[in-house]
Amino acid sequence: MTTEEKILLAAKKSFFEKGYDGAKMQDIANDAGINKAMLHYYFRSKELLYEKVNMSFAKVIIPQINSLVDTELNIFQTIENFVEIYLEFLQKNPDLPSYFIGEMNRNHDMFFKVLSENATQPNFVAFAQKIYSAIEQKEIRPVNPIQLILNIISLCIFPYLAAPMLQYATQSDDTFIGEIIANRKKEITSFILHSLTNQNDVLYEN
Amino acid sequence: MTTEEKILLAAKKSFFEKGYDGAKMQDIANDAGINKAMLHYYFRSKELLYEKVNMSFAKVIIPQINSLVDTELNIFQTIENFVEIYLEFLQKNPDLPSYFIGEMNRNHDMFFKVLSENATQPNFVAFAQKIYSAIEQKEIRPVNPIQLILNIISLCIFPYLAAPMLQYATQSDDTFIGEIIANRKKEITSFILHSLTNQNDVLYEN
DNA sequence: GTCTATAATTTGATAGAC
DNA sequence: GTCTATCAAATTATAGAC
Repeated sequence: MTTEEKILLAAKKSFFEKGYDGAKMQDIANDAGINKAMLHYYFRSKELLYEKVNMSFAKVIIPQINSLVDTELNIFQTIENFVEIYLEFLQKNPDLPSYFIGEMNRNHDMFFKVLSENATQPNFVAFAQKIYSAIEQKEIRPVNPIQLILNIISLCIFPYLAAPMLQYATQSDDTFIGEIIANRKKEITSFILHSLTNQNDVLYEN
Repeated sequence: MTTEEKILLAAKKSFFEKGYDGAKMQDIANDAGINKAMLHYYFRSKELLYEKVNMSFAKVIIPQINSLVDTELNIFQTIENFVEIYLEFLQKNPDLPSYFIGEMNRNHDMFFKVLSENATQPNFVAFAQKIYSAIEQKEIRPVNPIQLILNIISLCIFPYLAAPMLQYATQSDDTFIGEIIANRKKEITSFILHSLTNQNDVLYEN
């Protein structure tokens, strides 16, 4: 592994754990097993190092998300596929959501600068259109496509954000939380499809 | 307004915007319209000030959440009530979720120390039991109560966490995002109740 | 209680030898 | 490329006058 790779790996670890403000160059250097001066030799400043780290996954994630809506599948298979791939990705990167949300809300400008320069826009148009036509053909009940997509993503991501609170609230150990997350794929898919295929009016009050 | 109150207000603003690491004592002092030395006179250190700020809402929030499950209502009214009050609270405190999630994942120890010392545990037992009995009486389809509660909370909170990303992804202005959030109560309630009252088997694959 | 001035420490960044 | 030594700025915290 080259020095540059060692730095990027250590930097990602620090930024993910502590955020931009909390991460310290000295810690990154120690963790990479090299000297602090080397960080500046390779990346010039903390800010540029931060941008490089964010670039490294911005380029990977957005295209992955955009490719999730395979046009050959019907609406039900599309949703199941989306949830499955999304959750698989999250299980491999469980600390990504809280980093993403945290940095997006705190270091707004720096974060979106990298995103707009290095990644294609997330594109949900194909997904929304598939939802539209499924409604037209009465395969699912009428819903606002954007709200539905938001629902699906909420259900997938939120447990990873709330894991520490979930553990605190249920006063349980890691295994219990792990179990909840492991059952999440089935739960979410079932939850969504039950909702979409119920054409009845279910609002009990206004 | 006393000096102490002015400090707490300014501190909350800074911590909410920047997090513990990003917030600076000088900014807090400026924002409160007083001198930096006063912060230490009243709260001794940044860490203690941080704890006081967190205490001030930890004492308020958790009891509110615990009181949401009114025992007189049936399962459908309970859920609608829960979503309504929860969303009303979030609309009044739209920056609370990202602060909460960010600090919980970054300054884990400091954060939960305050929570355990100053707030009662969030208690979802009453809610879970109401879900159980609704299943027994076949008012709703069989679900895991914890998963359902997690679903409900996910749907309520996540849009507030993802608002900047939502704006970026849809390339829209504030009004559009505001509209989505405004329609959220109806959407979430409808989404959940449609799912729960659909007793059919809807899983299309395994 | 409130302020100015200053100490003490942390931290990002650079200079220069090897 | 890599290191040690050091600088300059930022930041938390305190001392002491009023």
